[in-house]
Amino acid sequence: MKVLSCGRQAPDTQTSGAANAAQRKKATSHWAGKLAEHIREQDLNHSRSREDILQQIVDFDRHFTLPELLKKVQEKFPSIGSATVYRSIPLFVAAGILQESLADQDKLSVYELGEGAHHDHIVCLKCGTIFEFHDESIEVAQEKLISKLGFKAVRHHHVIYADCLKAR
Amino acid sequence: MKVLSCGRQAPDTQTSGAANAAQRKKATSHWAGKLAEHIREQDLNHSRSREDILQQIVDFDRHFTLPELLKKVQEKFPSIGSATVYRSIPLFVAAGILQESLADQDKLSVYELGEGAHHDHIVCLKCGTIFEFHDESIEVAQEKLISKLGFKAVRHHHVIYADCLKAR
DNA sequence: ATGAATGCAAAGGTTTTGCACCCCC
DNA sequence: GGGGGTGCAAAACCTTTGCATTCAT
Repeated sequence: MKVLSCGRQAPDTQTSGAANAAQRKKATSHWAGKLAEHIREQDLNHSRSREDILQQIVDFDRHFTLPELLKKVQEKFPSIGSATVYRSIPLFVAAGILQESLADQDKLSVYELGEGAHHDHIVCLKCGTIFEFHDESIEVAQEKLISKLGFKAVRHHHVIYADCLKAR
Repeated sequence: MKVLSCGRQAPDTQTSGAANAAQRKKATSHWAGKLAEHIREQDLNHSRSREDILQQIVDFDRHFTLPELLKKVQEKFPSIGSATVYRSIPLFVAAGILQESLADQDKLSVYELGEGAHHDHIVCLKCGTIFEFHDESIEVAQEKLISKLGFKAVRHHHVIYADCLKAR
């Protein structure tokens, strides 16, 4: 187990602490390289906007939402339209530069009737059925981890996307 | 471990299979009671709309999104406005009738730069910091569970909301 | 030149808000 | 009568789409 990183301080904390400017420049060129590679492989066209957007992404400490990115991009490059930003995301994901993180697939909250009894979910990718489960060994492993790291767990969401047997 | 339930068939499957009508009526009165209790405790006012909305919620097989609920409510009770439906949700949550399920707290997707290496997240409820972790024993327990249930896991999201030590 | 990429504006969908009216206590 | 609750409409957001134009190769 290891903690890989942490982020999302006050939005402006990391705006440009010249300290790690070099490091960020290096990161930028690494991801820019990945982008170029993907563009070459897929016979797409190089574009300046996508480089600019990528640069702003690197500027985040890993995690960001699309509205956050849109705002940041348009502050730096007012000429870039929102459509371009949104259209660049699936490209970056395909290029292995970005991964979706944290949230549900579709961005809509799903609610359920319930007493507060804890359980987690398995969502079948074939038929959309939602199964619920409660697994003590996972709960225990999680509690052990969290207390080792000095946290006090309050609640969690654990969703496993899977293919089920009766898959069509 | 046990599977508690499964749902979300084709949207109309469960419209009213007279079979379990009695059971549903019982469920309705149970939740209506919880609502009445909460309203009494909080010195709020009783209202018909909220009962009607709750009835439609009971009619779902546990899981639903807000747009799904809105649609269902307005089909049955065209006079109920969307504002009322949306405003009823936090009330039902406070009353212990509903719990948010599956999705992230705020409904916005969060993206991150990354190579695709798998990790999960701990979100500090005090300071908003996002920590990443990868815990093999949780992964193993999860894989064991999922294959026992006859699924093939494709990916998962596991987010733990917790209070961290440097909490203010 | 050809197809990809873009900006703009408009549309779509979800959720929130302002406000006058209504209802419960 | 007073404050909570409601419906309606408008606004606020976030995201997608259509289209004419620009850009890369």
